[in-house]
Amino acid sequence: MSTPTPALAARRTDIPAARHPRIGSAYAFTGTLEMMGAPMSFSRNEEIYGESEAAEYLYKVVSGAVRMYKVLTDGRRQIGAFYLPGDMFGFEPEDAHASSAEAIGDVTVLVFKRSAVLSLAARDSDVARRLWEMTAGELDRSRKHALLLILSAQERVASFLLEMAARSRASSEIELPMSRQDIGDYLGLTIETVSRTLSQLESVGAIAVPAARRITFCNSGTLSCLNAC
Amino acid sequence: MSTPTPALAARRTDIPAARHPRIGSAYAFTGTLEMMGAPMSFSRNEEIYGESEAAEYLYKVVSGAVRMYKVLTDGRRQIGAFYLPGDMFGFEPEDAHASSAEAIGDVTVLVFKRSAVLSLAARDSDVARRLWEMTAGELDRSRKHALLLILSAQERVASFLLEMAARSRASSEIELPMSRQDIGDYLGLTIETVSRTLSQLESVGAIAVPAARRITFCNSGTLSCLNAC
DNA sequence: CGGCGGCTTGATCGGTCTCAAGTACGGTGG
DNA sequence: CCACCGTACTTGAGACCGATCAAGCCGCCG
Repeated sequence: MSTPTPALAARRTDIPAARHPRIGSAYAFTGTLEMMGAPMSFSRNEEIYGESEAAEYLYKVVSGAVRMYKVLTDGRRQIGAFYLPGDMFGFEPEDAHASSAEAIGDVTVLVFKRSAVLSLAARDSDVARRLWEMTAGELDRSRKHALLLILSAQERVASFLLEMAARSRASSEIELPMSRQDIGDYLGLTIETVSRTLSQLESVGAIAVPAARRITFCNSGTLSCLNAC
Repeated sequence: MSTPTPALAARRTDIPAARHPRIGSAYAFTGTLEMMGAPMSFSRNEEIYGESEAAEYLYKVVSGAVRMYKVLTDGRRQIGAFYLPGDMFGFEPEDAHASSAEAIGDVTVLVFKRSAVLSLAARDSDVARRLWEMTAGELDRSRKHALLLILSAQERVASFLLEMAARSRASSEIELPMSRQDIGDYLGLTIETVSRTLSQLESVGAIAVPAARRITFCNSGTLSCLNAC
C-alpha cells in the first residue's frame, strides 16, 4: 500500500485531508464518502488499476462504464463485472487488487482513499455495515455471474440483456456501452456466438437491434422465458 | 427472519443467551463466536438451510463437508461452494438465503445466531472487520469459481484438484468428500466428463486414483501447468 | 472517397453432452 | 466369510453446440 498505481500517480488530483477534518458518525456512509471523494477521469481503454497493484482507493462511477477483468496466462480474458454510473468498485479483501479495471469509454469516477474509509469504518459502525453490505452485494453479483456461465449461449445472452435492462432502469430499450468482445468475455462466449445469438433473438422477435449497441425489447416475456435462473 | 428452517427447528439445541451475558471488545472474532456457537449435526444429504428461507444463523464446519448450491427452474444444479472443516458459511447480504446448503456426508457444525453476530458487530469494530473480511474472502472464492467455468474440462478438473489439495493441506494425496456428481455440478461439467478427465489425467501420469475418492498427485508440476489462472 | 475497427454471417472442426452399457465398490444379510 | 444388491463410477458411440477460421458488411472519421 505504498506506491499508487501508475494511472493514479499520473492523474491524481490532490485529496486534502484537511478538507474533511472530522467526520461524525451521524453521517450516512454514502454522504460521508461523497464528501471525501475526488473526481477523476479516464479515457477509453485506459487502465484504472492493475492486477496485483496496491489497492489504495475505492471508486464510484459517475459517468461512463468500467470493466473489471482478469487475464489468464494464455491470454484469455474474463470480465468479472461491469460497473455503471452509481456503482462502487475496487473492494478487495487483500491490500492488493486481484483484478484489473479499465474505462470502457470515457469515464468519470469519484476516488476514495481506502485507508481513510477503513479507519472511518473502525470508528463508525454504520460505515462498517455499509462497507460490508456493499461487499456482500458484490458477492451476490459474482454468484449470479457464475450461474450465468453454466447456461447455454442463448440463455447467457438473454440473461445479460435482462440484467443490463434492470440496471439501466430503462425498461424497453437499452444502450450497451461495451463491445461484443466485452460481452463475450463477460459471458464466456466468442464474439461470433454473441453476435449470432443476438441475431437469432432478433429473428425470433424477442428483440430488435436498430444499432449494434442499441437493443430494443419487443416481447419482454420472451427473454424472461429463456432465463432459467 | 421469523420462522427457523425446518431442519433447524427439528434439531435446534438450545442457545441460551444468558451464557454469553456481555462480550467485551477485547475478544477476537473467532474466539467470541466460538463462545456463542452451539454444535449441531446433520446426516448425509440433509438440508442445513434452504433457498429463500430466513437467514437466522451463521455456521462453522467442525467436521464433514457441506455443499452450497442453487437449483435452476429446469432442474440443473450449480454448486457454488464446498465448505470444509474450519470454513464458515451462511453469510448473506439479505435476510433470506440466496442458496441452499446440504450436508455431503455426516456433518457437525457450530451455529451462531445471525442477529447476535450483527449486533455484536455494531458494537465491536474488530468483529465488524472480521465479518467483512470473511465476506470478502467468499467474494474472492466466488470470483475464482467463475474463472474456473470458462476453462476447458481438463483445466477445470486440474484446478479443482489443486484447490482441494491447497485447502486440505495434505500435499501429495487428497480424500474427496464429494461425489462425481457434486464435482460436476461445481465445475459445470457432467459426471461422465469429470470421470473421463480424471482417467485421462491418470493415464498421462499426473495423478493416480487408487480409490474413486482418493487422488494421489504423482507429478505435481503437471497439474499446475494445466492451471491457466 | 478510402481505410479501419467493429460487427455479422458462413463453413467446418472439435470438445463436451447425451444415451447406453458395463464395472467396481460398500453395505447387508445369510 | 461369502453372496448379493444397489449405488457410484467408468467407458464407449454418436449427436450437438459453440469455437475456429474466413469472408464480407457496416458505420465512422479522416
